[in-house]
Amino acid sequence: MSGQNPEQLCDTLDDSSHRSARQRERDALIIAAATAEFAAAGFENARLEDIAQRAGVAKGTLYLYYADKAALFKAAVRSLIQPALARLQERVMLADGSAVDLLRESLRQIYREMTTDGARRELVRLLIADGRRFPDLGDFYHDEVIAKGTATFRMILWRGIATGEFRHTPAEEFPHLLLAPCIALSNWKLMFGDRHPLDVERYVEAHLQFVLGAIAASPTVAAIDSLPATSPAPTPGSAV
Amino acid sequence: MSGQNPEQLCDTLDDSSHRSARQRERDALIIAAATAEFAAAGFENARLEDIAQRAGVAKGTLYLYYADKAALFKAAVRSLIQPALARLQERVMLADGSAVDLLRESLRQIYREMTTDGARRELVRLLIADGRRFPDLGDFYHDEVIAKGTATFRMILWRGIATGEFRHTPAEEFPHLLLAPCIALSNWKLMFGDRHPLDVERYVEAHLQFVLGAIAASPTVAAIDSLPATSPAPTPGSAV
DNA sequence: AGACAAAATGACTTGACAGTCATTTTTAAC
DNA sequence: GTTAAAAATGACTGTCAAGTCATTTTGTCT
Repeated sequence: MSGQNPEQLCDTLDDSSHRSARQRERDALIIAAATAEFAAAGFENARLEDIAQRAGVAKGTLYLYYADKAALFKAAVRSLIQPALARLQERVMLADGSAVDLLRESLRQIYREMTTDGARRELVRLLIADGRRFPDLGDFYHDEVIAKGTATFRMILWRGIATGEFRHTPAEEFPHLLLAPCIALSNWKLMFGDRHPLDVERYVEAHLQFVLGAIAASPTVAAIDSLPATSPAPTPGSAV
Repeated sequence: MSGQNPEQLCDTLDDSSHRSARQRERDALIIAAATAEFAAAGFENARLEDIAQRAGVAKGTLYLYYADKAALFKAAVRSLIQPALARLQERVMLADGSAVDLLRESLRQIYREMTTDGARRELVRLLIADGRRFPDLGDFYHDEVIAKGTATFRMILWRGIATGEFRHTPAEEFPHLLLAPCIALSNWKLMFGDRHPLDVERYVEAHLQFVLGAIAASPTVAAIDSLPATSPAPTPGSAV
């Protein structure tokens, strides 16, 4: 009860400073293998034997690098979270075009990242499925991705308000509202895979047009570069 | 490979028609206990012994009602999905007020259901976490909740367009856009629990105002009954 | 090359839990 | 009240995977 839990303080066993090149190389292999297996099977169903085999290493070797399965899981998930937002933030910082274009491109980039890397796409599943067991991973994700992403989109909004492109909306307080359709699509994919296809191209454009309609200062701004043919009365059920 | 998988065809062992009152009663107890345990621990970590104990029944008894753990899981999840949308659909069918009010109340009701029942709130977690292992559950959820919900909100939109309250927007094709902030909040709760609090009251009202701003025919419609004090330039970081 | 240390291995131990089934208890029928 | 069938029980078995550690392999220094 009193005192500290040493497992919490030290996930990796060695201080990573004094390590041979071979060791750092193997660590990378192990993390890559663990990432793949955990993403494919989740925490419970992933087998350390499989991870070891995929990394080209014996099971016992894993324990030279990580204290136990949980430590390996945390390290693997952290490695997925780490580099998530770098490019987006950079782009927004040194953007010079219109805020409308900036917002469009930022959202499109998020969709792009969502649909490319397989393991990255499974990150959210891991955080939801096993998040209660590893709350510090959720906190890390919050600080590294959510908080920074929220701040970034708020900056885009302010820029657009300054240039007269956007009006004041509740999205200033909750930029989540701009990003929610991305999250909804992510959930759709996680729940249904490809069993209930959705026209992602159209969905993305619909999202952009909808959001711009909600925040644009004048209706005309939102209309530029919208869907080639946005049927005013679509066939019912076409989106399901 | 050829032939059929009998386990898939028959989840419950008995045809539920010829059953004593005592048996139906016990079945209900078992499902309730299973629901609670699965919601609390997920499929892998839930222990049949605990479910049995919670239901006041021996472990072996479970196997008189369900073929195995997977069958019990499916039955439990289905029982959560089943009654989800009844009230919402009913209300929309016999609504007579303005479409704006109808949309507002419908969304508020979804938030209300999200925040009341504990097991129901965990449903999405189960579907995401263990969905790949039980795709038929995901399909069932899609047909019973998503498809019907989508259709219902599309009806609300059309009603509003007919009365001149709403304009044509991409939300007609993808009503998901209206609901996405609900899903985003759900994910927030699933990932962070109460570790990163969000002012849900304000969030809900922000959502309503934002969405109405996106679809209202004239700006004035959206403004009615909005937040008491929607600060145009909120303190940065106030929403995290 | 030899000798010592560090790293890696994988057969083994351990614990946990899904599923079984011989036995006991309950219900219903006469 | 007796008896037969149905329902319920929980000790037991088999399996599977996390974690250990005595042994082997690899690397380094003289």
